[in-house]
Amino acid sequence: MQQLEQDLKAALSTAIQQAFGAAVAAEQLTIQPTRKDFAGSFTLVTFPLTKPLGKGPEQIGQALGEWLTAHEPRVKGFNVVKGFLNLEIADAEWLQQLRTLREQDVSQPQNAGGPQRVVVEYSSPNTNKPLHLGHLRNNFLGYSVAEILKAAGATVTKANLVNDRGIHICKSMLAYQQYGQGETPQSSGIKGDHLIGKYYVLFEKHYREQIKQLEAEGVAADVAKREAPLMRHAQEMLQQWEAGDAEVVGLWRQMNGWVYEGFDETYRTIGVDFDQFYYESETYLLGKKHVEEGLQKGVFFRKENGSVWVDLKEEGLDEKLLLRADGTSVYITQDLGTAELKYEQFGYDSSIYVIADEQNYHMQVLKAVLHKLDKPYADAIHHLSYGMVDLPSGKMKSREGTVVDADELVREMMDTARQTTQELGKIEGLSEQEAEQLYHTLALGALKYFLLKVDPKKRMLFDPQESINFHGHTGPFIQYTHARIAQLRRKAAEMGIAADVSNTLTELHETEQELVQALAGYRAAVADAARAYSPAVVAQYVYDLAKTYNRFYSEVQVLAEPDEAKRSLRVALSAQVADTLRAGLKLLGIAAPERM
RNA sequence: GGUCACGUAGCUCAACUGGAUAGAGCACCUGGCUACGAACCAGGAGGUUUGGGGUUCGACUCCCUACGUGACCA
Repeated sequence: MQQLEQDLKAALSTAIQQAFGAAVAAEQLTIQPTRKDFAGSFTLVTFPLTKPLGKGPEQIGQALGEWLTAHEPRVKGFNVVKGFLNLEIADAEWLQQLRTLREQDVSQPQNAGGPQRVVVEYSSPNTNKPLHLGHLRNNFLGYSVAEILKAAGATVTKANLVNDRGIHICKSMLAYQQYGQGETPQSSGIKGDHLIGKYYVLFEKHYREQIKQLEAEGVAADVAKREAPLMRHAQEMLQQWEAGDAEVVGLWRQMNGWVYEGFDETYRTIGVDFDQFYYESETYLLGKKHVEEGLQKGVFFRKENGSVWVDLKEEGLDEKLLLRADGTSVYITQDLGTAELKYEQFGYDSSIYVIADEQNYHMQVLKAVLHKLDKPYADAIHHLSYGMVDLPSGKMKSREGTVVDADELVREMMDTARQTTQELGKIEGLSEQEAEQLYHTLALGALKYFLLKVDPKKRMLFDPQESINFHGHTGPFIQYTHARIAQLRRKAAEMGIAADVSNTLTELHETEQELVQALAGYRAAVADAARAYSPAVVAQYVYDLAKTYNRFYSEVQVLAEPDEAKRSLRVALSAQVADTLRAGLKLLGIAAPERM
């Protein structure tokens, strides 16, 4: 269809030349899909032409419409409403479009002209607690964006930078030492990441008690926070870890190992994967050489106490600390290091960081510093910033226990899927295992769609009530449409009806024409989504396609259509829709069931 | 205090990057299964796009300003 649009623009450009003797390049023209309430498929906006042509918008539309219908056989008619020229496309052209679509494989990547080598870093969890709802948005976004970029022709590496070191791990470790009594995931039956999370919570609990007590003794709040015995122990432990203390490192290995087992299970369940893992324990010392480099180049400076800073006031930012007075690095230091490490490994022309919007400033600084250092990959850095997920009760607060656990949420969604499916009773013949697989497919379809349909950069609300709804603008609605067509295809095969777009066909039903146009828009939707790094674009597309199909389905008969050519056309259309839905859903990480 | 986002139907979200009468879903009301899957379809009601200015033939979109929400920087 992109071709058709191109051709129309070119034809319009010629028409302008012939009818008005003026030169307007095809790229200058604004062409858009026609709104539903008007006849036609494409619309040229003629307002911008009034100045160069010196004529009124209607007059221009009329003249161009007449020229096109006379000279361009694919345009069968037109109408002019104010400054809009609506073009009606001949059914023969739509049929041809459908034939072309059927020759291609929708699941194959296209070349959308975007970045070629991409690293998408996402998930990047802390190893002190299990994943929650906020992480799910991150994981689904990262996975989906990576898949979308692949479909747009890029070679993509999915990376996960695990935050496995630091004070937060030490907190869990310390609490485990003190209260754990040698408990393990095996002995307790608790999933590894949840077990560690339990001790993190335990630490926080006792830590708060100590603060309270100190404050009661008249110690100032900030001092109490710093001087509470548990906190001091945790700090000590961190130093021991950095010094390579065998016992501390041993415990750290053991506990992180448990967490990874837990994470692996969750990743498997939610269907995300990674090509490359980085561990902060291995990268946290990287980046110091960049500090040296910056000092030499004179873009960084040293303060009296020996700390190193960069001045970003010209960039509209502030001064930023890069290396502490004692020579230890801060977050940004290691980020400089990992950016380079990734570049050396993958030579990316785009490096995407899926990180919540609370780090907007940090990412701006990172990019600015890389610019200061004149790094060739500075412009390739892209922060895919996404908004927080709120609950009806407000923000998720671990302290208030309102955090929605990822594993638990998936279980609840599966229960809902099971119940809904059983009530409808349409899956007789499936084995128990197949049925469970289906519930999983539906549960994740609902969850992923719910989180991905919203523009990433916007803060969003997760309403549990709404998320378990399988009607309307939801994942299961789209999955249902696919399953419905799958059933239709099975029956068509049984009845010996082939999918075919016969040469004898000349006319299309209105809903058939709309469907072809919708189908033809798939590649453009993927390209748009890739450009905007937004799965929401694909989510909207598959929804619209499913909706258009369901309208078609209720308006015309497929298998019961008496005319053989039409029957085969409708089977072909249906098959094309199913394949396109499947391909689109796949980009969202959602599976398309054969029945449900 | 400074910087940056966001504000669209009762609620949750769209709006092709400046184009037509701002669209969907949920909830509410009405109609459609002896038609291939009703997890569906059709229709109704619901809007001063937070308020106020400006730019433009044209503004949800761009600029200014006020208010609200959120995040970050010390």
